[in-house]
Amino acid sequence: MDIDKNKNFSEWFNTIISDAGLADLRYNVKGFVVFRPWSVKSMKLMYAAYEAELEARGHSPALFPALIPEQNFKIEGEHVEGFTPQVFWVEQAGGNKLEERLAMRPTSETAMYQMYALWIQGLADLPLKIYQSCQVWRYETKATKPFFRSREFHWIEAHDCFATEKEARGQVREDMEMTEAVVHQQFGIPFLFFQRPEWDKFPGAVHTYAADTLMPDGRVLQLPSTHLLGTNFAKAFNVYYQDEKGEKSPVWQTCYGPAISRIYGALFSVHGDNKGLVLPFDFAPVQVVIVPILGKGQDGEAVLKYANEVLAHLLHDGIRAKVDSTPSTPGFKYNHWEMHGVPVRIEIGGREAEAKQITLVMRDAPPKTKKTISLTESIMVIRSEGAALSSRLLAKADAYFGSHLAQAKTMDELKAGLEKGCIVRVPYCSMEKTEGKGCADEIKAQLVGDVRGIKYDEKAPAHGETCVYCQKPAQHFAYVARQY
RNA sequence: GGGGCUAUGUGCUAACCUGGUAUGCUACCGCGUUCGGGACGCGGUGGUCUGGGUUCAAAUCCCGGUAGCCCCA
Repeated sequence: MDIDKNKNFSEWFNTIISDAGLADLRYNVKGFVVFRPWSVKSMKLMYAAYEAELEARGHSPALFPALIPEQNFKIEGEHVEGFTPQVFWVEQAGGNKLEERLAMRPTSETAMYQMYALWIQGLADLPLKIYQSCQVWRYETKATKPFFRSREFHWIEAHDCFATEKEARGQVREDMEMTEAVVHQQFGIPFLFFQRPEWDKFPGAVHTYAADTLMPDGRVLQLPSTHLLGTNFAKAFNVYYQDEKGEKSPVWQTCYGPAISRIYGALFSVHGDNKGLVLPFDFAPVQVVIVPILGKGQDGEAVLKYANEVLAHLLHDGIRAKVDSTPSTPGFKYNHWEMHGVPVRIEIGGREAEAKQITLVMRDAPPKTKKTISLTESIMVIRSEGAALSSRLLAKADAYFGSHLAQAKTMDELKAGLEKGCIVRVPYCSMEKTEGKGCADEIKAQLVGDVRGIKYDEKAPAHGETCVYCQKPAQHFAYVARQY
């Protein structure tokens, strides 16, 4: 494809979606896209990784209905206010107009918590940690973009209940740890976790914490967020337990929402290069593609036979491999599979067949870096080279992310940082709506920058630091970036 | 939320201004030759987003709808 990702991200993004077969954007409903096999296979692997992490940390799967009666949806005041403008409604079934409208879930609090009220009676029922992998619908009014912001997206939502605030806060920390373990360590996507300002919380939450990553065009993209819901929903949905003293108490709740379809968009945007996708070894639909070299001077039959022998060897060890024996020329196949981000290519011609060897090329290797090894050592080498490729992707992504963090004390410095595509750390007056939102509005208006929040565990600025905008004493270091 | 641009076969595109048989590449199908970095020859299938209007005649001009892209807030 040969489009410079960092200079022309939008064009790169659209081209790779179509050329690598990730999605088809021609479905005729605005903001809805068709996810094609190549992206779905990776997303299923990502779902599996995330679900394994959730279950290892005590979550159990469930599946709740996609439709929510309007009366349930309206039970928690702030939540309704926040989400109502984004809801798709079902008003008719067959030829009958429904007596009560049904919301297509934009998120599932109001579907799940009425059931939680039935399930939770006492301490023995706590903690309750449930997740579901599903799709949700939001009538987005901002410009939609496939994977990043569509009106239907695929995610996991975990909804947890605890007896105490302390446990709930502990869950928020655990959600951040899971994000680090999966999104950063496994998917290789760097991010910073921010506590969102009071004016930018999840509707109905006490606190919202969200991971922001950085796209090649210098805009941040919100990845998983976790919310301390306090007892707001519990009181509204009547989710109470009987405590040690025999008294009824509302449960403390958290919810956590990694959007797999969006994280996948971040994954290929962060790791891709000018030749196409570059996928981490564990999340590639095909980890190894075997390209047989046939033709004159080659014993075609022997080459194909050997290629299939190698394939069987790899499959037997659980490596996702395939032989590309279509009639195209090898050069065409090299480009095709590079575009698709397959981590390892094996070339097999007459020479390899005869010597029982394989020639390996890694997706991220410089041109003409090939390595010929024996079949017997192939599994070991492929596994270690695959892991090394994933590590290189992580290191490269970290380096890029790290080099796009900046600091500023003045509006001019902030402007310069934003224009370089950085996430900029500034001293800031307040995260409270009444005191701090005015400055955020001005920064947005003047510099097209968004105050994303404060870093979860960062110390307050030293005495004497003043807000980048209003010059009042700074209570926090805030992070400002252009956003999707 | 505001503004701009666009829609022709799978994709890209010519014809649009100035209305009159829709061009080329790619992909796809068939046959043959090819194959260690995007092969080639010959033959073939397939198209003007949608609804209305103007006109003898609409891909082309006008109005609405739908969808996409870009810019600004």
